Amino acid sequence: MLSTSEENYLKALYKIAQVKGNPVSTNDLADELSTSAASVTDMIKKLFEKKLVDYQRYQGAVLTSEGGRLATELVRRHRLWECFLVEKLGYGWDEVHDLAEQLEHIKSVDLVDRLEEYLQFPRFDPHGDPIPDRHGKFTIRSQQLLCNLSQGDRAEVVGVALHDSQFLRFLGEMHLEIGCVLEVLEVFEYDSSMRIHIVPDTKTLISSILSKNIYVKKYS
Amino acid sequence: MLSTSEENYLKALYKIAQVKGNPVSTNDLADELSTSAASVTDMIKKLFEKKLVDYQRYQGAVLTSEGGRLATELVRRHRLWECFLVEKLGYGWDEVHDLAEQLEHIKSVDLVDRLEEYLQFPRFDPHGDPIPDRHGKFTIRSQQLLCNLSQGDRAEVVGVALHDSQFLRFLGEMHLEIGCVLEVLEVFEYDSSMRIHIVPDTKTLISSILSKNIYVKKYS
DNA sequence: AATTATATTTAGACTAGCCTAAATATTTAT
DNA sequence: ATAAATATTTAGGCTAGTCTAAATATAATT
Ligand SMILES: [Mn+2]
Ligand SMILES: [Mn+2]
Ligand SMILES: [Mn+2]
Ligand SMILES: [Mn+2]
Repeated sequence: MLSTSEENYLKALYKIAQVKGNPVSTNDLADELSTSAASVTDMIKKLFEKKLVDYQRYQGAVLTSEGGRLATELVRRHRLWECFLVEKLGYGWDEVHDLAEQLEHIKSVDLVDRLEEYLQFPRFDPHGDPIPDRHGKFTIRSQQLLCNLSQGDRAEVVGVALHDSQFLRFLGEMHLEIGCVLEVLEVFEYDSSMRIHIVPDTKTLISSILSKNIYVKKYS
Repeated sequence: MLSTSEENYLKALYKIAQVKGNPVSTNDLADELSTSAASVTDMIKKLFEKKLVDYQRYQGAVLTSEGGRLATELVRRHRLWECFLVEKLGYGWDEVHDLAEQLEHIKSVDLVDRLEEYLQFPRFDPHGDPIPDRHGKFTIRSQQLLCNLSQGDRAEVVGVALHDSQFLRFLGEMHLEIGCVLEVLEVFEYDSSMRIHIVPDTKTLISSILSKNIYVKKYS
């Protein structure tokens, strides 16, 4: 049985590998987990003993297939709990991360499977991230960053690249939420800002900080 | 902020005090928490430092009013999570204790209040135990043990005195569940067993081990 | 009242998970 | 190729929570 701390390391390894590739460096892990590099080295050695990562001194760590399976299970739990908190308890999408961070560590063989059924097998969480199924498989969706659209393109908002609550709250204020349909009215090359039409009735200017962190699915 | 372990000690203190009264002895706590008396002494000293228990060497421990408030809050969380697991996720009443034992420690100012609202403010948990409200108040119900009824008495099952899963599963098999209406057909003085009629269509003999651990509300 | 039994506390040790500071390996720049 | 900068590991230490064994206090028995 894994401790909460071990589980958090697996999840961090998984997340960093997705963004920066393998092997994952000690310092990147220390940053992600807000801990010291020395602590990371200790824990990586422990995960190596348990055969959840491959590791050689000074060469970084890579999840083994068992480590990857466990990390995916954690992601599944995290995202299903987020769905529950938003769908059933009425939390905002900017409020659920820290709670899910705790709930994902509840030990049970079937709790999350029952939760998934109760939620009617959602495939994406409140931030538009895909939810792995019981076997670790998740739906892949064609998507691109809003900043890569051109004038005249129409698209639907399907996800976000940042998850901090300030960013999410700001998107909420702008009425930019998952499922929104929008059209690019104009792109200003100078600062990469965009004028967009959020269907049906909002027209607004958004900075590139926003457009670089919103995933959309372009209508063909 | 309290650790999971500190919270479990507060809950144990509360539970033992209800059954055996104050002060609560070191050994009773060690039994309840399946730990050593030495560990209990250490923790009691820590709770004393935090002003959550009154304590004098060799004289046992008593929850302070703040300690009692926190213990009641824990009981509230435990029972509301049990309701959720049974009502929403379809668990049996014999399966939810250990999960609630973990879920009760999730840290959040309003999670359990939202859960309570979502469950429509249940006043009793799946075992018939009362759920404290946000202010720590809970509904008191007139109840007595089934073994104290006499021939001809009619009553409704409202709770159980034991919570281990074997006992609960056995009650389930006997079709004795919260809300059942029953009538005492005959009492056998020799071994205190009873013949009862479980409305509408079951007539059965139950041992005193059962009748001593089932709470009923007698119809007047 | 003295003795014995039981309950409780203290002493000392262990693990997990974290830390800082120092040592060492690797990478980058000159 | 050497030196400087950066990354990583090691060494040693801290706290929370647990343990066993030994010491001490309280309660029960004779
Ligand atoms: Mn977590
Ligand atoms: Mn999410
Ligand atoms: Mn607990
Ligand atoms: Mn209960």
